[in-house]
Amino acid sequence: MMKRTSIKAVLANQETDYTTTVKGWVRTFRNNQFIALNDGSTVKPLQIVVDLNTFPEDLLKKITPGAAIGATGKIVPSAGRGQRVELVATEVVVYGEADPSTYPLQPKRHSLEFLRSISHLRIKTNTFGCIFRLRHNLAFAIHKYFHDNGFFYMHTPIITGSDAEGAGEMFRVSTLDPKTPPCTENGEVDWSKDFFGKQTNLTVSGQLEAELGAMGLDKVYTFGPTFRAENSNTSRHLAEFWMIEPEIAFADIHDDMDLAEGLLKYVIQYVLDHNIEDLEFLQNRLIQEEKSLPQNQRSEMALIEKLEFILAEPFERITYTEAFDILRNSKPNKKKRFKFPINEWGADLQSEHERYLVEKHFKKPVIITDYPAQIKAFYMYLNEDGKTVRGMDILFPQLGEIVGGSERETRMEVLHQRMAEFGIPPEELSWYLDIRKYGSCPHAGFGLGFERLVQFITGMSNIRDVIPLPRYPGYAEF
RNA sequence: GCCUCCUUAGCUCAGUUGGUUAGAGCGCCGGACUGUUAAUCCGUAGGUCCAAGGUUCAAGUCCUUGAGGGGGCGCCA
Repeated sequence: MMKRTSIKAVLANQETDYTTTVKGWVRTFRNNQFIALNDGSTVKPLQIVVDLNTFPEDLLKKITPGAAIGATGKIVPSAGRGQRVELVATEVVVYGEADPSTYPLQPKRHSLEFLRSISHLRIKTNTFGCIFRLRHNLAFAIHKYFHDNGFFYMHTPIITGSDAEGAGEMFRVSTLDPKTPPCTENGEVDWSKDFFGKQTNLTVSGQLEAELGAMGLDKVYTFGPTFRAENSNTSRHLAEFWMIEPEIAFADIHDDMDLAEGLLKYVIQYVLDHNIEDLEFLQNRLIQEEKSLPQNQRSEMALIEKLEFILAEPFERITYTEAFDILRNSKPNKKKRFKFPINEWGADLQSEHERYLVEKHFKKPVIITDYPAQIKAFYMYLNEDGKTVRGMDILFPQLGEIVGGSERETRMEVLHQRMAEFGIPPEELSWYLDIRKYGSCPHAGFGLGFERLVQFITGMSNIRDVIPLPRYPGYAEF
């Protein structure tokens, strides 16, 4: 058989009247004559024309939605209207049939909830093809941005012996027999007999390890899976998700914000340049979906317009105290529309407050800095006022927090005091404290939730639809 | 973990104040047609109304409990 060409390449080629082979999966077979073939390389299908008189009937019967086929023939200008070129088949091979009486994907709109129940098959649909092509290109763009800016990709451990990362509940990793674990004299499980000779967990963050990297390589980033055993049941949380955590030496919180804003804008521009067809498909999908909603609940901007809007202006940068004042004097607060009224400085901002700032007040991404120390992690640099820390959160419309970062605390005595306040014994993190002891310098970093980024860019409302096989409380199928 | 809504055919959904034999579109199956764009047209089949219990002469419809799902909240990325 001839060398295979991707459908993306065939559609991009301006030439016609050449013979080639394509292979992919049948989307529809109309009129016993026109196959819409998709091979995953692009959302656009290639139309394969078969002459029903030259192909045997039992072969044509096997060409059903979902079947894997190959077709060889001449690429010609299409005689129909819906496409520029089409392939007139001289040879068709059926690699894998898809029994139409049981194949669950019909050529019609399915609900995302139904597709989630068949996650092993949903990747075959247009919508999920677009999402996962975008997901790939976003991951690639992130690596490219860091690489081009002198960062080194650092692989931090997935199994960690530290239980003081302070970012959430952890999954235990153990090879002990759960029925008869070895016990100590006082009847507790003897973890020293476990595989690693101690209790171990799946990582909740690579940040502390990335800080080590930055103290030698200057600029590093992690990009790996992260696990949190929180019982979080929302459209923005997964038990297994991917996180990007850069760490930069000789940098303060302003450098950190510049880096985060630069990265986000770069990757958005990247997919606008490389995935416009996928974005157009998803944009159209959203428009169709919103047609059933009342006017006031529809998006103000279409998907691509929204992405371009993010690029257009600098993100708004305000302190927690400024945000607090805006919220306290806001209409919804005065009219008691907030479920959690704003009246006391120091309380954490709720989702409704973040959404007000981003969607109503500033109408663009907002970076909030200098949070009250008691609501943020121990490793954030304590300001001179003794009350606030140099943490920063980037808030996006619809999603809320997409980035959380900070300038790190470098003063040994302050760090010890903060760890004591959080109840973290210094011996747990002696290696972390060592980097303050030997050649310490100002440094900063942040964590970017990859799926939240994919969610924002694809416009998908549930995070479970932007990772191929999601894991969340009560669910680890496939 | 909390609040709230939902669960009827393979899928998406109707189903009136509780009242004969539970419907539609799409899909499937059979047929017709053959330059179609989720093709079109004709016809057939397809149901433990999520589960268990209760109220009632009578329950898809009302009540209780449970399971699964959606949305919101909290924790966060």
